[in-house]
Amino acid sequence: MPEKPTLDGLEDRWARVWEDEGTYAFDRTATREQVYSVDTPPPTVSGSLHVGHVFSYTHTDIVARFQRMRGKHVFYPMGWDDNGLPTERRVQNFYGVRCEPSLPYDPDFTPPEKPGKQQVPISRKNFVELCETLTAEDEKAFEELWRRNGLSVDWSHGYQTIDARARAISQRAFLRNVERGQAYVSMAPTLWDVTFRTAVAQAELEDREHTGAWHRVAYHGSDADVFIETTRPELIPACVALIAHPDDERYQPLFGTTVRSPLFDVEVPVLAHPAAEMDRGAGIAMCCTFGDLTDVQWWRELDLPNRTVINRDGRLLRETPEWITSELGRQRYEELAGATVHTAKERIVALLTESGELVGDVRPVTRPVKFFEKGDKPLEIVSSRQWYIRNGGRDAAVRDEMIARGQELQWHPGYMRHRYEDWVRGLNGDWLVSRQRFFGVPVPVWYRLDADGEVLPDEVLTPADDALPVDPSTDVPAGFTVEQRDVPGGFTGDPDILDTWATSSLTPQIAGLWSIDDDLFSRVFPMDLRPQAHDIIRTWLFSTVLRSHLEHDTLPWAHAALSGWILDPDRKKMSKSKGNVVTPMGLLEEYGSDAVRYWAAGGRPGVDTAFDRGQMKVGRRLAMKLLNASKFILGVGVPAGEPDLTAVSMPLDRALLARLTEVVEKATTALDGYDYAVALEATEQFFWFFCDDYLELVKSRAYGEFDEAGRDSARATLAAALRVLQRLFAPVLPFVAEEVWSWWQEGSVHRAPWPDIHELATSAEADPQVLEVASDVIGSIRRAKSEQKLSIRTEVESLSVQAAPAALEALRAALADVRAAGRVRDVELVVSADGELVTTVGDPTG
RNA sequence: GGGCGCGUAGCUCAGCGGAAGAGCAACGGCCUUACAAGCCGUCGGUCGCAGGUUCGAAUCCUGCCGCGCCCA
Repeated sequence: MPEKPTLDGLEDRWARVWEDEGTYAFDRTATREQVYSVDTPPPTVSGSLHVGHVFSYTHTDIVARFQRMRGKHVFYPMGWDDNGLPTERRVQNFYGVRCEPSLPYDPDFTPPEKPGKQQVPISRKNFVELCETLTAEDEKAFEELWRRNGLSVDWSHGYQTIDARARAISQRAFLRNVERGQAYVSMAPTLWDVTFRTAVAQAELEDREHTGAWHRVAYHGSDADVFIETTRPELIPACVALIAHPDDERYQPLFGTTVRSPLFDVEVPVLAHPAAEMDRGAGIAMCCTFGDLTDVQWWRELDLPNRTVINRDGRLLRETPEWITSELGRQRYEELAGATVHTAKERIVALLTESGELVGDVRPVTRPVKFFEKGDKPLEIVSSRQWYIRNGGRDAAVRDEMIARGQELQWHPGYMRHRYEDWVRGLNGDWLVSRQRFFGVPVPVWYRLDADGEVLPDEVLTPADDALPVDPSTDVPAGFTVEQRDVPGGFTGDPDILDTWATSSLTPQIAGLWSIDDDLFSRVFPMDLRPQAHDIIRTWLFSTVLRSHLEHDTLPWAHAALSGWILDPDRKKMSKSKGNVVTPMGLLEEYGSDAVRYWAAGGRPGVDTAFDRGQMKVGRRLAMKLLNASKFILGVGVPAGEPDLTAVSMPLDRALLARLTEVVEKATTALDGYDYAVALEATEQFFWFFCDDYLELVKSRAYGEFDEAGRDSARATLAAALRVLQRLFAPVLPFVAEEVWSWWQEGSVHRAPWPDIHELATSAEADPQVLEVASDVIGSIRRAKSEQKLSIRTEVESLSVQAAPAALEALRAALADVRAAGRVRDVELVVSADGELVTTVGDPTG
């Protein structure tokens, strides 16, 4: 035990010991019943860790440490999410390269020293290698931070969402979905981001207010003009029908007739459909392929032709469409060909004005428009071939199964289930899993080519299971040769990759090495806990439940613990752009890891929490107090080994242990229910009381100033209480708890058994009142001294206590301790009629 | 527009049917043989507003107001 205990350096010292001794190593011989397994969220490595990460990962670690102390074999791996757009963009900028999947792999490629102005095109395999190089460096820094933060992770069970095993598992699960008909390929209108040039899934959408303008435009009927209002006049060449509500009397006479479009003079039908809103615009809408999702619905349900004019690059088709037949119409289209949506709109408005078919003023309007969450241009809808996984969006039976899974799952806090159910109920299509990007897990299929070299989308070639992972852009399907790639009669690789969530949704399988090490998998799956943030319930949580449901017909885990966010002092979600970035490492260094963990532990499950340095200071104080209190108690001289509770003979000591037993019970129940905050609060509150009142009361007796029995009773109580307290604090304050435990106990506190409510049982029944009254009276004495501005050491001439007989009886049992602690000479105990405890302190100076 | 959560002391938050709580801050003290990075004490609240249920409401119900998140 050091002379002057300090918190400095504890992190490095103990992190090293834990690593050397394998304190958190998972015992893979343990059976599933003995295991507690955690589906750790793999942090995205292409950024930097944020205070919010420290916050939520600490919550998980507290639970993991608690379960370990309860005797579970904790499977607590760490993964890295290095698969997806953020990494791709970072690599492009960092090395000045871009992925060109048609290029062959160059094994000798080295990236330019400095990124040049022109990005160097490289093969997908080379690109992926660069991603791996760059993310490996980030991962090292992340691991160092997590170790310093005290996460009790078994680092030998790490994974990357882009590593070969993860790719194999992701492709295998996908191919098995394909085999069972749970995944399918389909040519369909797809939400498309023109900036990223990729399809976007429902889960990646967000509505944003977007400014547009109503344009009143004339279509020409046989008798009269029909006026529609549109915010997207540039889609007039893509118009396939005008549509009004069946009950709309204004348009009923027109149903079944045709009109001719302005500028292009294309004939389109006027149709009825209930999705048309009578009170919106003119009440009659033009249906284009495709302006929005309602257009898609009309196109499907009314069996309309596809006249798409917008390309995947967000520009209008360069060739004039065949359905525009009039000479003037074709001339006008040529003025728009190849223009961006924005430019096309300007030109078409000019043309409409010129032709007189634009009526009245253009009226500005702000309305919600769909965006890719990472994009900054409104999404277009294009037709393309994509892969989907059935998720209940088009199948009521699957949807009901998914809702049932949500009800089976135990949510912490419980109300988070609503988010899940809302999402499942609101699904309106299957899960689009193919993405037109480069860095990710390739869609593991090829297609046959016909004699003209056209893709035969129904002739899907899949790899053998033992060939996984594959990259169809470089690997060749069985029965074909390299020379047959992209030639008529040969094959072509699917150029796409899988949605990042299609891999992340398999983290339990990846961490547990499903299909690679099935022995391990059977010991950890289904897992116990998925900890995660509440904003990705619709993506990560839902998709993981879905994949597990489809592959294993089970929930992936029994519990989901949702953590809140960290808010800055303005009650806004903390973000880098706000200029209040705090680096986690800086915090850990400034306050100490235990102190930061203490702050994190104060954030209730699911509750957004303010970033609060004050709480970190309090945490540091608590850690310091634990050092000092431990040093003091051990310095007084406590018996070695297991505390001998038969020596606990004094009523005050028994009452103390009884109260601590209640704390153990409360903390245990709370942690069993994932409420680390309540557990910490109960422990902490007791601990301060223990230090400030109990320690002060028994100090003299423990020193041996009275008799031997009293001394031994105090020492045994102190030892027993300290041993319990150090363990109660261990999950939240792992470093300081390990330090003080090491002063007098064998082994790691983190491998010690969690305190049991029976271990503090004494031979005789405890009277809690003894502790309460003694504490009250010593408080009164201190108050009297403080009010008279006297030293706490000042002797008190006389003390008079009025109370009910039972309270006086209780006080009598601890009177020697009270007198010693308060330095009281004479005491008078008076039975009071009303039972109220009144303490009168005689003039201490007298 | 729908769903969920939250409005309690200057601040951060507990409490969720039986006398309004903690920590921080503020203020006043105390060198006390573990800790002055400590300790003791004091001050501080119409529990968002309005109704209702109840012997009793911060707590349950209804309606408003405000904030946040999720989804349209």
